Amino acid sequence: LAKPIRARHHGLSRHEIADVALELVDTEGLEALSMRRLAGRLEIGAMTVYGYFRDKDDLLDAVVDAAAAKNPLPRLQGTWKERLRALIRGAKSGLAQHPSLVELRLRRPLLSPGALRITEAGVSTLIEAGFDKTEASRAFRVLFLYVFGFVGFSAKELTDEVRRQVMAAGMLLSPDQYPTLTDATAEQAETLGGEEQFEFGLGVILDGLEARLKSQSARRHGGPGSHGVAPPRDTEPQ
Amino acid sequence: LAKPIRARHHGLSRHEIADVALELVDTEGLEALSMRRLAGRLEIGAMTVYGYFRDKDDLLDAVVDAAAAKNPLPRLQGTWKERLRALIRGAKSGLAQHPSLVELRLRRPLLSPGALRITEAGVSTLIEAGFDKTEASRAFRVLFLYVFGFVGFSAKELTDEVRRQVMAAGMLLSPDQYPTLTDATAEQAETLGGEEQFEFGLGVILDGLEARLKSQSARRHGGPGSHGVAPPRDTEPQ
DNA sequence: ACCTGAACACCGTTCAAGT
DNA sequence: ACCTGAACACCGTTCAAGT
Repeated sequence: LAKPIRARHHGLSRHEIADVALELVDTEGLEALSMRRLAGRLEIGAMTVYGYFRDKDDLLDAVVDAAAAKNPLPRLQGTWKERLRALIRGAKSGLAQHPSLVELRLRRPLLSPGALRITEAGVSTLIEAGFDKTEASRAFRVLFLYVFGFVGFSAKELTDEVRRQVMAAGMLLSPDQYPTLTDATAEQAETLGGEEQFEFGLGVILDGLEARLKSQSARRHGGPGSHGVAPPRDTEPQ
Repeated sequence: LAKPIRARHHGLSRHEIADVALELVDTEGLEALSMRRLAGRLEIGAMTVYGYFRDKDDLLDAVVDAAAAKNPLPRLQGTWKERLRALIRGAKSGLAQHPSLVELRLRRPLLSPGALRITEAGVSTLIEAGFDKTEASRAFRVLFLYVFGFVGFSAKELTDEVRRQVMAAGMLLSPDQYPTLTDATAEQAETLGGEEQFEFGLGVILDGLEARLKSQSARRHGGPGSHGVAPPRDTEPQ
């Protein structure tokens, strides 16, 4: 399937080129990554890159994989919720270092082995927690989408500039038509990014999964009648 | 702030131009929306568009707002969960009609009045449910990110082609390093899109919010001791 | 006042030619 | 066999000129 790749006069490899491309994206933004500029930075002719990559998409796939491979999995311990929390936090901080990559992956599944390490860890944790293969897969996907959505659609930082922008937009709303938002404009601004917002959403999803797990095992073990059998407490065992 | 807009010889308005641009995006994809092609379709000179829009970003903002304004809010009734479910489903199907718009909004907050109607409805529903302004805002944001993440990162349809692609990627994985994924490849494929996956995630988030609401009101009304006081049952009242 | 062609500084990629 | 300049068909936007 993969067209055979030649081109070794410069001693370059796909991997090295992808690394330089990632650096270019990180320092100058996604729109700065053109085949011509990349070649310029590598000090090779613009067309030489096509000896290593079929086209730009092929290059972009390699860039995403390079970034994924660079982000090590955190050590996982504790309850399934704690392990998933650590995994997802790690994915988020890794992705946040290369936020432009979110844009790159829109509408294309992320299927390279490097990127699937975290999926393997997440899905297996969910299966150990008691989900079946289907639910564990669906559940991990929800967490995965949350990370990508959060990094892609949030402000890098919750700066005063962001807050001011939201407040200005709030001023444009009529209190008649938007009674809630005109009253909660400041609170809206706080949702556009930041650690607290990320943790809120992660907690909500994990709580939702836990609820699903409980009602599922109740259904299996005791039927709907024995449902509220006093989960001992909400704090996690350590 | 807004540079005064002139240009009326053709009887065109910003709104009309944005509508044509949206149509262009829907029929030929986001990459087909260039200032030159848009002008061509409008049968005006390429530079004339700049009489209506400061630059391409200004145009893109108007396109997003045009799409948002076109999607009417569903009628909301029932419990807060039912109302939110209907609202989020509506947002998803509206956005799914213009999936390229997700790409357009990456890294820029969505603050036009047209796009905020759904936020107003969502946040007010959450406040009525019992959340305070901060939590209601955070919670709606999680749901909003889910819709954008799902539409942006999912396959339009779960075709056999998608499934085949995932199975092929699964074949590349070593069962030693990826024991779970090699065993659950088919289940992974099913998470890449489709109604069932969307509903699964929406249900999880709503369940998580409900759990939060219960533990919050328990904390307020009875302290941590009276925590597991038998929520009557899990089915929704009608 | 309103519109627009020419021009500038870019793209991705094909193709034919260089070594 | 490997590399690459020229060329093609595009971009967004500035600027000076048209009516």
